Amino acid sequence: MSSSGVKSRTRPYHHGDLRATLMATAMRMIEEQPVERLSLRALSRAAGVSHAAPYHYFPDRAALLKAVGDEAMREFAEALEDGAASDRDARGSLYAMGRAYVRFATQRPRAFGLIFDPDLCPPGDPGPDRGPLIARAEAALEGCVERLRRTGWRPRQSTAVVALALWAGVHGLARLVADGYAPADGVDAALEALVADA
Amino acid sequence: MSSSGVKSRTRPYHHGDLRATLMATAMRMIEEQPVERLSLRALSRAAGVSHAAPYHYFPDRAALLKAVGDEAMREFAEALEDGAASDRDARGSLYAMGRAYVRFATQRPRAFGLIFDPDLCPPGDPGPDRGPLIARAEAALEGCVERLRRTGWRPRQSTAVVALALWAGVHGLARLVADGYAPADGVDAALEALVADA
DNA sequence: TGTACATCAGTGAACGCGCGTTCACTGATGTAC
DNA sequence: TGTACATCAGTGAACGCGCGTTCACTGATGTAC
Repeated sequence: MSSSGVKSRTRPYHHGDLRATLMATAMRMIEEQPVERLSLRALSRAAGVSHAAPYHYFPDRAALLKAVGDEAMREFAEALEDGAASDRDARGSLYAMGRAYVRFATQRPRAFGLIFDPDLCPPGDPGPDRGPLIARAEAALEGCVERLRRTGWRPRQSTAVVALALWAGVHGLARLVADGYAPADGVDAALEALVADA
Repeated sequence: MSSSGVKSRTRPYHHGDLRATLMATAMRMIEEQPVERLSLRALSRAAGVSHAAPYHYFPDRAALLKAVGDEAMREFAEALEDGAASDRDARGSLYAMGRAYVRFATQRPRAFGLIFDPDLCPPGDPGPDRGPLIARAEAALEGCVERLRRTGWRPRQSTAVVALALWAGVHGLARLVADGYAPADGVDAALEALVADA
Protein backbone atom coordinates (compact mmCIF):
# COMPACT_ATOMS: atom_id res chain seq x y z
CA MET A 1 0.00 0.00 0.00
CA SER A 2 2.82 2.42 0.85
CA SER A 3 5.63 3.13 -1.55
CA SER A 4 9.33 3.43 -0.82
CA GLY A 5 9.37 6.88 -2.36
CA VAL A 6 12.34 5.94 -4.52
CA LYS A 7 11.64 6.85 -8.14
CA SER A 8 12.86 4.25 -10.61
CA ARG A 9 14.66 5.56 -13.68
CA THR A 10 11.96 4.33 -16.05
CA ARG A 11 8.17 4.49 -15.76
CA PRO A 12 7.44 2.99 -12.33
CA TYR A 13 5.30 -0.07 -12.27
CA HIS A 14 3.99 0.77 -8.84
CA HIS A 15 2.87 4.29 -8.68
CA GLY A 16 2.60 5.16 -5.02
CA ASP A 17 -0.83 6.67 -4.74
CA LEU A 18 -2.46 6.50 -8.11
CA ARG A 19 -5.95 7.04 -6.74
CA ALA A 20 -5.04 10.43 -5.29
CA THR A 21 -3.09 11.32 -8.42
CA LEU A 22 -6.06 10.49 -10.62
CA MET A 23 -8.39 12.55 -8.46
CA ALA A 24 -6.05 15.54 -8.43
CA THR A 25 -5.39 15.30 -12.16
CA ALA A 26 -9.10 15.02 -12.91
CA MET A 27 -9.79 18.01 -10.66
CA ARG A 28 -7.25 20.00 -12.66
CA MET A 29 -8.42 18.78 -16.06
CA ILE A 30 -12.09 19.59 -15.55
CA GLU A 31 -11.19 23.25 -15.14
CA GLU A 32 -9.59 23.20 -18.58
CA GLN A 33 -12.46 21.55 -20.44
CA PRO A 34 -16.10 20.62 -19.84
CA VAL A 35 -16.57 17.73 -17.44
CA GLU A 36 -18.37 15.65 -20.06
CA ARG A 37 -15.29 15.76 -22.23
CA LEU A 38 -13.05 14.33 -19.54
CA SER A 39 -12.30 10.81 -20.71
CA LEU A 40 -10.65 8.11 -18.67
CA ARG A 41 -8.16 7.72 -21.47
CA ALA A 42 -7.12 11.37 -21.48
CA LEU A 43 -6.97 11.31 -17.69
CA SER A 44 -4.73 8.25 -17.73
CA ARG A 45 -2.48 9.89 -20.31
CA ALA A 46 -2.18 13.01 -18.16
CA ALA A 47 -1.41 10.91 -15.10
CA GLY A 48 1.27 9.05 -17.04
CA VAL A 49 -0.38 5.70 -16.69
CA SER A 50 -2.03 3.19 -18.98
CA HIS A 51 -5.69 3.71 -19.77
CA ALA A 52 -6.70 0.58 -17.89
CA ALA A 53 -5.02 1.56 -14.63
CA PRO A 54 -7.93 3.66 -13.27
CA TYR A 55 -10.09 0.55 -13.20
CA HIS A 56 -8.08 -0.67 -10.24
CA TYR A 57 -9.56 2.22 -8.24
CA PHE A 58 -12.89 3.06 -9.84
CA PRO A 59 -15.38 0.58 -11.26
CA ASP A 60 -16.19 2.93 -14.13
CA ARG A 61 -16.05 6.52 -15.35
CA ALA A 62 -19.19 7.53 -13.44
CA ALA A 63 -17.66 6.40 -10.15
CA LEU A 64 -14.57 8.52 -10.81
CA LEU A 65 -16.70 11.57 -11.47
CA LYS A 66 -18.76 10.91 -8.37
CA ALA A 67 -15.60 10.73 -6.27
CA VAL A 68 -14.29 13.96 -7.79
CA GLY A 69 -17.62 15.65 -7.12
CA ASP A 70 -17.62 14.46 -3.53
CA GLU A 71 -14.10 15.78 -3.04
CA ALA A 72 -15.12 19.13 -4.57
CA MET A 73 -18.06 19.29 -2.16
CA ARG A 74 -15.74 18.60 0.76
CA GLU A 75 -13.43 21.44 -0.24
CA PHE A 76 -16.35 23.76 -0.93
CA ALA A 77 -17.86 23.10 2.51
CA GLU A 78 -14.48 23.72 4.09
CA ALA A 79 -14.14 27.05 2.28
CA LEU A 80 -17.60 28.08 3.48
CA GLU A 81 -16.89 27.11 7.07
CA ASP A 82 -13.57 28.90 7.02
CA GLY A 83 -15.42 31.95 5.78
CA ALA A 84 -18.09 31.69 8.46
CA ALA A 85 -15.46 31.27 11.17
CA SER A 86 -13.40 34.23 9.98
CA ASP A 87 -15.67 36.74 11.69
CA ARG A 88 -17.33 36.68 15.11
CA ASP A 89 -20.06 39.06 13.98
CA ALA A 90 -23.17 37.42 12.48
CA ARG A 91 -23.33 39.83 9.59
CA GLY A 92 -19.60 39.56 9.00
CA SER A 93 -19.92 35.77 8.96
CA LEU A 94 -22.70 36.00 6.43
CA TYR A 95 -20.68 38.23 4.11
CA ALA A 96 -17.60 36.07 4.48
CA MET A 97 -19.56 32.94 3.60
CA GLY A 98 -21.02 34.71 0.59
CA ARG A 99 -17.65 35.88 -0.60
CA ALA A 100 -16.17 32.40 -0.14
CA TYR A 101 -19.10 30.91 -2.07
CA VAL A 102 -18.64 33.26 -5.00
CA ARG A 103 -14.85 32.94 -4.93
CA PHE A 104 -15.03 29.15 -5.13
CA ALA A 105 -17.46 29.28 -8.05
CA THR A 106 -15.29 31.81 -9.85
CA GLN A 107 -11.94 30.17 -9.33
CA ARG A 108 -13.15 26.61 -9.89
CA PRO A 109 -16.33 26.91 -11.95
CA ARG A 110 -16.47 23.32 -13.10
CA ALA A 111 -15.79 21.88 -9.66
CA PHE A 112 -18.65 24.11 -8.55
CA GLY A 113 -20.77 22.73 -11.37
CA LEU A 114 -19.95 19.18 -10.29
CA ILE A 115 -21.08 19.98 -6.74
CA PHE A 116 -24.48 21.11 -8.00
CA ASP A 117 -24.93 18.45 -10.65
CA PRO A 118 -28.22 16.80 -9.68
CA ASP A 119 -27.39 13.70 -11.71
CA LEU A 120 -24.22 13.17 -9.70
CA CYS A 121 -25.84 13.90 -6.35
CA PRO A 122 -29.64 13.73 -6.25
CA PRO A 123 -30.93 16.56 -4.04
CA GLY A 124 -33.41 14.31 -2.28
CA ASP A 125 -30.81 11.66 -1.47
CA PRO A 126 -27.33 13.20 -1.24
CA GLY A 127 -25.79 10.07 0.24
CA PRO A 128 -23.47 9.63 3.22
CA ASP A 129 -20.55 11.52 1.64
CA ARG A 130 -22.39 14.75 1.04
CA GLY A 131 -25.44 14.68 3.26
CA PRO A 132 -23.67 15.78 6.46
CA LEU A 133 -21.74 18.52 4.63
CA ILE A 134 -24.93 19.93 3.14
CA ALA A 135 -26.68 19.80 6.49
CA ARG A 136 -23.80 21.64 8.18
CA ALA A 137 -23.73 24.35 5.52
CA GLU A 138 -27.47 24.86 5.83
CA ALA A 139 -27.20 25.01 9.59
CA ALA A 140 -24.42 27.60 9.36
CA LEU A 141 -26.54 29.80 7.10
CA GLU A 142 -29.67 29.53 9.21
CA GLY A 143 -27.54 30.08 12.28
CA CYS A 144 -26.37 33.42 10.88
CA VAL A 145 -29.95 34.44 10.22
CA GLU A 146 -30.97 33.46 13.74
CA ARG A 147 -28.07 35.38 15.26
CA LEU A 148 -29.02 38.42 13.20
CA ARG A 149 -32.55 38.07 14.49
CA ARG A 150 -31.24 38.16 18.05
CA THR A 151 -29.45 41.43 17.29
CA GLY A 152 -32.74 43.07 16.40
CA TRP A 153 -33.36 42.19 12.78
CA ARG A 154 -37.03 41.45 12.14
CA PRO A 155 -37.57 40.17 8.61
CA ARG A 156 -41.17 39.53 7.62
CA GLN A 157 -40.42 36.01 6.46
CA SER A 158 -39.49 32.88 8.38
CA THR A 159 -35.85 32.03 8.91
CA ALA A 160 -36.11 29.20 6.38
CA VAL A 161 -37.47 31.52 3.68
CA VAL A 162 -34.92 34.23 4.39
CA ALA A 163 -32.16 31.63 4.31
CA LEU A 164 -33.43 30.32 0.97
CA ALA A 165 -33.55 33.83 -0.48
CA LEU A 166 -30.01 34.50 0.71
CA TRP A 167 -28.77 31.19 -0.64
CA ALA A 168 -30.45 31.88 -3.96
CA GLY A 169 -28.94 35.35 -4.14
CA VAL A 170 -25.44 34.16 -3.42
CA HIS A 171 -25.83 31.12 -5.66
CA GLY A 172 -27.06 33.24 -8.55
CA LEU A 173 -24.34 35.82 -8.00
CA ALA A 174 -21.77 33.03 -8.01
CA ARG A 175 -22.98 31.67 -11.33
CA LEU A 176 -23.33 35.07 -12.95
CA VAL A 177 -19.82 36.11 -11.93
CA ALA A 178 -18.29 32.73 -12.76
CA ASP A 179 -19.89 32.78 -16.21
CA GLY A 180 -18.85 36.35 -16.88
CA TYR A 181 -22.27 38.01 -16.77
CA ALA A 182 -21.38 40.14 -13.77
CA PRO A 183 -18.00 41.63 -12.85
CA ALA A 184 -16.10 40.14 -9.93
CA ASP A 185 -15.64 43.56 -8.36
CA GLY A 186 -19.39 44.00 -8.02
CA VAL A 187 -19.72 41.09 -5.61
CA ASP A 188 -19.39 42.99 -2.35
CA ALA A 189 -21.95 45.62 -3.28
CA ALA A 190 -24.38 42.99 -4.53
CA LEU A 191 -23.98 40.97 -1.33
CA GLU A 192 -24.74 44.09 0.68
CA ALA A 193 -27.86 44.72 -1.36
CA LEU A 194 -28.97 41.13 -0.75
CA VAL A 195 -28.67 41.45 3.01
CA ALA A 196 -29.97 45.02 3.03
CA ASP A 197 -32.93 43.91 5.11
CA ALA A 198 -30.67 43.03 8.00
CA MET B 1 -38.99 26.30 -50.92
CA SER B 2 -42.68 25.68 -50.17
CA SER B 3 -44.15 22.20 -50.13
CA SER B 4 -47.41 21.06 -51.58
CA GLY B 5 -48.44 19.66 -48.23
CA VAL B 6 -49.31 16.33 -49.83
CA LYS B 7 -47.63 13.48 -47.94
CA SER B 8 -46.28 10.79 -50.23
CA ARG B 9 -46.96 7.21 -49.19
CA THR B 10 -43.30 6.43 -48.57
CA ARG B 11 -40.61 8.49 -46.83
CA PRO B 12 -40.81 11.89 -48.57
CA TYR B 13 -37.75 13.03 -50.39
CA HIS B 14 -38.60 16.64 -49.86
CA HIS B 15 -39.48 17.31 -46.31
CA GLY B 16 -41.25 20.63 -46.22
CA ASP B 17 -39.43 22.53 -43.52
CA LEU B 18 -36.66 20.35 -42.25
CA ARG B 19 -34.79 23.21 -40.61
CA ALA B 20 -37.72 24.03 -38.32
CA THR B 21 -38.31 20.34 -37.67
CA LEU B 22 -34.70 19.84 -36.67
CA MET B 23 -34.78 22.83 -34.34
CA ALA B 24 -38.02 21.72 -32.69
CA THR B 25 -36.84 18.13 -32.37
CA ALA B 26 -33.53 19.24 -30.89
CA MET B 27 -35.36 21.51 -28.46
CA ARG B 28 -37.41 18.54 -27.32
CA MET B 29 -34.49 16.13 -27.17
CA ILE B 30 -32.25 18.30 -25.01
CA GLU B 31 -34.85 18.20 -22.26
CA GLU B 32 -34.60 14.42 -22.25
CA GLN B 33 -30.82 14.17 -22.10
CA PRO B 34 -27.84 16.45 -21.50
CA VAL B 35 -27.12 18.82 -24.36
CA GLU B 36 -23.64 17.40 -24.88
CA ARG B 37 -25.13 14.01 -25.60
CA LEU B 38 -27.34 15.31 -28.39
CA SER B 39 -25.76 13.96 -31.55
CA LEU B 40 -26.62 14.99 -35.07
CA ARG B 41 -27.17 11.34 -35.86
CA ALA B 42 -29.69 10.81 -33.06
CA LEU B 43 -31.38 14.06 -34.01
CA SER B 44 -31.64 12.97 -37.64
CA ARG B 45 -33.06 9.63 -36.58
CA ALA B 46 -35.68 11.34 -34.41
CA ALA B 47 -36.58 13.67 -37.27
CA GLY B 48 -36.96 10.70 -39.62
CA VAL B 49 -34.25 11.85 -41.94
CA SER B 50 -30.81 10.63 -42.98
CA HIS B 51 -27.90 11.69 -40.80
CA ALA B 52 -26.43 13.85 -43.54
CA ALA B 53 -29.57 15.89 -44.09
CA PRO B 54 -28.90 18.47 -41.32
CA TYR B 55 -25.79 19.57 -43.17
CA HIS B 56 -28.02 21.24 -45.73
CA TYR B 57 -29.09 23.67 -43.01
CA PHE B 58 -26.24 23.85 -40.50
CA PRO B 59 -22.53 23.82 -41.33
CA ASP B 60 -21.83 21.67 -38.29
CA ARG B 61 -23.08 20.51 -34.92
CA ALA B 62 -21.96 23.66 -33.13
CA ALA B 63 -23.99 25.83 -35.49
CA LEU B 64 -27.11 23.76 -34.78
CA LEU B 65 -26.62 24.16 -31.04
CA LYS B 66 -26.03 27.87 -31.43
CA ALA B 67 -29.27 28.20 -33.39
CA VAL B 68 -31.17 26.23 -30.76
CA GLY B 69 -29.67 28.39 -28.01
CA ASP B 70 -30.63 31.57 -29.86
CA GLU B 71 -34.17 30.30 -30.27
CA ALA B 72 -34.33 29.42 -26.57
CA MET B 73 -33.15 32.93 -25.71
CA ARG B 74 -35.85 34.41 -27.93
CA GLU B 75 -38.55 32.40 -26.18
CA PHE B 76 -37.12 33.17 -22.75
CA ALA B 77 -37.08 36.90 -23.46
CA GLU B 78 -40.65 36.68 -24.68
CA ALA B 79 -41.72 34.91 -21.50
CA LEU B 80 -40.05 37.60 -19.38
CA GLU B 81 -41.65 40.42 -21.34
CA ASP B 82 -45.05 38.78 -21.16
CA GLY B 83 -44.54 38.56 -17.42
CA ALA B 84 -43.49 42.18 -17.11
CA ALA B 85 -46.45 43.32 -19.19
CA SER B 86 -48.96 41.27 -17.17
CA ASP B 87 -49.12 43.83 -14.38
CA ARG B 88 -49.25 47.63 -14.48
CA ASP B 89 -47.78 47.89 -10.99
CA ALA B 90 -43.97 48.08 -10.79
CA ARG B 91 -43.78 45.59 -7.96
CA GLY B 92 -46.27 43.30 -9.65
CA SER B 93 -44.20 43.44 -12.86
CA LEU B 94 -41.09 42.53 -10.94
CA TYR B 95 -42.74 39.52 -9.30
CA ALA B 96 -44.25 38.41 -12.58
CA MET B 97 -40.88 38.59 -14.32
CA GLY B 98 -39.33 36.64 -11.49
CA ARG B 99 -41.99 33.96 -11.62
CA ALA B 100 -41.66 33.69 -15.41
CA TYR B 101 -37.89 33.41 -15.05
CA VAL B 102 -38.14 30.59 -12.53
CA ARG B 103 -40.93 28.86 -14.44
CA PHE B 104 -38.92 28.80 -17.64
CA ALA B 105 -35.88 27.37 -15.87
CA THR B 106 -37.99 24.75 -14.15
CA GLN B 107 -40.00 23.63 -17.14
CA ARG B 108 -37.15 23.74 -19.63
CA PRO B 109 -33.98 23.42 -17.58
CA ARG B 110 -31.67 22.52 -20.43
CA ALA B 111 -32.96 25.23 -22.73
CA PHE B 112 -32.30 27.54 -19.81
CA GLY B 113 -28.81 26.10 -19.53
CA LEU B 114 -28.22 26.69 -23.24
CA ILE B 115 -29.22 30.33 -22.83
CA PHE B 116 -26.60 30.84 -20.13
CA ASP B 117 -23.87 28.75 -21.70
CA PRO B 118 -20.96 31.17 -21.98
CA ASP B 119 -19.26 29.03 -24.62
CA LEU B 120 -22.30 29.30 -26.86
CA CYS B 121 -22.83 33.00 -26.27
CA PRO B 122 -19.84 34.88 -24.83
CA PRO B 123 -21.12 37.42 -22.27
CA GLY B 124 -18.88 40.15 -23.61
CA ASP B 125 -19.96 39.66 -27.20
CA PRO B 126 -23.47 38.20 -27.37
CA GLY B 127 -23.81 38.79 -31.10
CA PRO B 128 -26.65 40.30 -33.12
CA ASP B 129 -29.14 37.52 -32.33
CA ARG B 130 -28.98 37.83 -28.58
CA GLY B 131 -27.53 41.24 -27.85
CA PRO B 132 -30.78 43.20 -28.33
CA LEU B 133 -32.79 40.66 -26.33
CA ILE B 134 -30.37 40.85 -23.41
CA ALA B 135 -30.36 44.63 -23.52
CA ARG B 136 -34.18 44.73 -23.49
CA ALA B 137 -34.40 42.33 -20.56
CA GLU B 138 -31.88 44.38 -18.58
CA ALA B 139 -33.74 47.56 -19.39
CA ALA B 140 -37.02 46.02 -18.24
CA LEU B 141 -35.49 45.01 -14.91
CA GLU B 142 -33.83 48.37 -14.29
CA GLY B 143 -37.04 50.04 -15.38
CA CYS B 144 -38.93 48.23 -12.62
CA VAL B 145 -36.37 49.33 -10.05
CA GLU B 146 -36.61 52.93 -11.26
CA ARG B 147 -40.39 52.86 -11.12
CA LEU B 148 -40.24 51.45 -7.60
CA ARG B 149 -37.89 54.27 -6.69
CA ARG B 150 -40.45 56.79 -7.92
CA THR B 151 -43.07 55.25 -5.63
CA GLY B 152 -40.93 56.00 -2.61
CA TRP B 153 -38.51 53.11 -2.35
CA ARG B 154 -35.05 54.32 -1.32
CA PRO B 155 -32.52 51.48 -1.45
CA ARG B 156 -29.03 52.33 -0.27
CA GLN B 157 -27.43 50.99 -3.45
CA SER B 158 -27.48 52.27 -7.01
CA THR B 159 -30.12 51.01 -9.41
CA ALA B 160 -27.49 48.94 -11.23
CA VAL B 161 -26.41 47.20 -8.03
CA VAL B 162 -29.96 46.59 -6.87
CA ALA B 163 -30.83 45.22 -10.30
CA LEU B 164 -27.82 42.91 -10.19
CA ALA B 165 -28.78 41.66 -6.74
CA LEU B 166 -32.35 41.02 -7.90
CA TRP B 167 -31.15 39.27 -11.05
CA ALA B 168 -28.78 37.13 -9.00
CA GLY B 169 -31.52 36.24 -6.54
CA VAL B 170 -33.97 35.21 -9.23
CA HIS B 171 -31.28 33.45 -11.24
CA GLY B 172 -30.14 31.48 -8.22
CA LEU B 173 -33.67 30.65 -7.23
CA ALA B 174 -34.34 29.44 -10.77
CA ARG B 175 -31.36 27.12 -10.72
CA LEU B 176 -32.02 25.82 -7.23
CA VAL B 177 -35.64 25.05 -8.01
CA ALA B 178 -34.88 23.62 -11.44
CA ASP B 179 -32.21 21.35 -9.97
CA GLY B 180 -34.45 20.25 -7.11
CA TYR B 181 -32.63 21.94 -4.24
CA ALA B 182 -35.60 24.14 -3.40
CA PRO B 183 -39.30 23.33 -3.69
CA ALA B 184 -41.28 25.01 -6.46
CA ASP B 185 -43.92 26.14 -3.98
CA GLY B 186 -41.37 28.20 -2.10
CA VAL B 187 -40.75 30.51 -5.05
CA ASP B 188 -43.29 33.22 -4.23
CA ALA B 189 -42.16 33.58 -0.62
CA ALA B 190 -38.51 33.66 -1.65
CA LEU B 191 -39.22 36.30 -4.29
CA GLU B 192 -40.95 38.41 -1.67
CA ALA B 193 -37.98 38.09 0.65
CA LEU B 194 -35.68 39.19 -2.18
CA VAL B 195 -37.65 42.35 -2.82
CA ALA B 196 -38.36 42.97 0.85
CA ASP B 197 -36.45 46.25 0.68
CA ALA B 198 -39.06 47.69 -1.63
C1' DT C 1 -52.82 20.12 -71.27
C1' DG C 2 -48.47 17.64 -71.98
C1' DT C 3 -43.43 17.16 -72.10
C1' DA C 4 -38.54 18.03 -71.26
C1' DC C 5 -35.54 19.62 -68.09
C1' DA C 6 -32.94 22.09 -64.31
C1' DT C 7 -32.79 22.35 -59.45
C1' DC C 8 -31.39 20.93 -55.13
C1' DA C 9 -33.21 18.53 -50.73
C1' DG C 10 -32.36 14.37 -48.92
C1' DT C 11 -29.65 9.68 -49.33
C1' DG C 12 -26.54 6.12 -47.85
C1' DA C 13 -21.95 4.36 -48.04
C1' DA C 14 -17.61 5.42 -46.44
C1' DC C 15 -13.74 7.68 -43.73
C1' DG C 16 -11.15 8.03 -39.49
C1' DC C 17 -11.53 8.93 -34.59
C1' DG C 18 -11.55 8.46 -29.58
C1' DC C 19 -14.04 6.34 -26.40
C1' DG C 20 -15.29 2.74 -22.28
C1' DT C 21 -14.41 -1.55 -20.95
C1' DT C 22 -12.25 -6.32 -20.71
C1' DC C 23 -8.57 -9.48 -20.08
C1' DA C 24 -4.58 -12.25 -19.90
C1' DC C 25 -0.13 -10.68 -18.78
C1' DT C 26 4.16 -8.87 -16.31
C1' DG C 27 7.20 -7.37 -13.18
C1' DA C 28 8.20 -4.48 -8.81
C1' DT C 29 7.50 -5.06 -4.14
C1' DG C 30 7.39 -6.98 0.58
C1' DT C 31 7.71 -11.05 3.33
C1' DA C 32 8.69 -15.67 5.12
C1' DC C 33 12.25 -18.47 5.85
C1' DT D 1 22.24 -11.42 4.81
C1' DG D 2 20.33 -14.07 0.95
C1' DT D 3 16.73 -16.52 -1.57
C1' DA D 4 12.18 -18.13 -3.05
C1' DC D 5 7.79 -16.78 -3.61
C1' DA D 6 3.05 -14.69 -3.35
C1' DT D 7 0.76 -10.50 -4.24
C1' DC D 8 -1.42 -7.31 -7.01
C1' DA D 9 -0.70 -2.58 -9.31
C1' DG D 10 -0.12 -1.36 -13.73
C1' DT D 11 0.23 -2.95 -18.92
C1' DG D 12 -1.11 -3.08 -23.70
C1' DA D 13 -3.72 -5.38 -27.16
C1' DA D 14 -8.26 -6.03 -28.44
C1' DC D 15 -13.46 -5.51 -28.68
C1' DG D 16 -17.39 -3.01 -30.39
C1' DC D 17 -19.57 1.45 -30.51
C1' DG D 18 -21.46 5.85 -32.03
C1' DC D 19 -19.89 9.84 -33.53
C1' DG D 20 -18.94 14.10 -37.07
C1' DT D 21 -18.16 14.88 -41.53
C1' DT D 22 -17.68 14.11 -46.68
C1' DC D 23 -19.28 12.96 -51.17
C1' DA D 24 -21.12 11.22 -55.34
C1' DC D 25 -25.76 10.05 -56.05
C1' DT D 26 -30.98 10.14 -56.78
C1' DG D 27 -35.39 11.39 -57.45
C1' DA D 28 -39.39 14.69 -56.31
C1' DT D 29 -40.60 19.13 -57.51
C1' DG D 30 -41.64 23.33 -60.15
C1' DT D 31 -41.13 25.67 -64.46
C1' DA D 32 -40.47 26.88 -69.31
C1' DC D 33 -42.20 25.84 -73.45
